[in-house]
Amino acid sequence: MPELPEVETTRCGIEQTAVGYPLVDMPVRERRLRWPIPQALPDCIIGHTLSACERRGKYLLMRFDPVGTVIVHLGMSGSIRSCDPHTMWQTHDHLQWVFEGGRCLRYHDPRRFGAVLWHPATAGPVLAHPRLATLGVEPLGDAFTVDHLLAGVKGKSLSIKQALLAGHIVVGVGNIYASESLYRAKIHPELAAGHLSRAQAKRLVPAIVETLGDALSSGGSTLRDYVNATGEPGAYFTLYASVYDKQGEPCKRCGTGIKRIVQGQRATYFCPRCQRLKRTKTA
DNA sequence: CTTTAACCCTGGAGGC
DNA sequence: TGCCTCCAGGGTTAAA
Repeated sequence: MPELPEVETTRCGIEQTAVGYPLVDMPVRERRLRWPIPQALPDCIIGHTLSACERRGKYLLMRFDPVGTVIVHLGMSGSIRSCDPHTMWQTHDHLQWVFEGGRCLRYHDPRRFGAVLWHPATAGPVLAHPRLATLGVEPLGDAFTVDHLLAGVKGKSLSIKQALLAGHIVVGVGNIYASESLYRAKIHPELAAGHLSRAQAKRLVPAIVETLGDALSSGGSTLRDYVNATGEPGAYFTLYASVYDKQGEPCKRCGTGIKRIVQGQRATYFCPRCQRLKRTKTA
């Protein structure tokens, strides 16, 4: 399940592997992803140079100036790896981009929740694409402030955990990091988002920044060559998880058993003692 | 508008 | 060993 660190690491790998090289071929073996890969996509970009690879939330933006941008999402099981273009196709390898000089990126996605979309330059700025236009601010950017968070949750009755997960306020906080960030900020996941106090927001913003930043730096070292790696991606989150998937295990701070609940059909983990819904009198 | 729930798909885990 | 069921998960969309 690629979270922000894996997506960012993938972006770096694509940048190092293929930016500046013309695309010479793009075989597609399986078009049925989250949405079908457009039939015409290869013809739109073959012969053009990958000019940049950017990221917006968990979306990768492969710029083929001046014709347009390929929008890639890794879903929850997708990965992009560098390989020799003649390497045997493996199960769930769905397409590859072959660049001049034998450089090649292959898209692999067992569950096919990912997407490979095409946004022609004639359709306007890629950030105006329907998938991108409603995204919240970048968590590691200047726009993610306490005031922005408070404005985003104002009047909302859904839980703070679900508000974070929705991605309309801030992007990149997946199911794992939502639990981890709230634990770090000592906020109960079921708190109504609109009831978030300024004091809580002042803890939550840095908690999110630190949680993602830590994961990014550790992911950066663990997955430095993610795109070139041969091993399976993944397990490094759990290395650093304090509560996620830790039901029944003692809280690192107070020893209380970590609790698991379900919110919006998603698992949430928290410490029932450190993360109180209401302030209780301590005798 | 806001909120909820179903859905897409497969690998892995657990039961028998 | 193998078969069956169940579940997780991000993000979109339909429905309430």
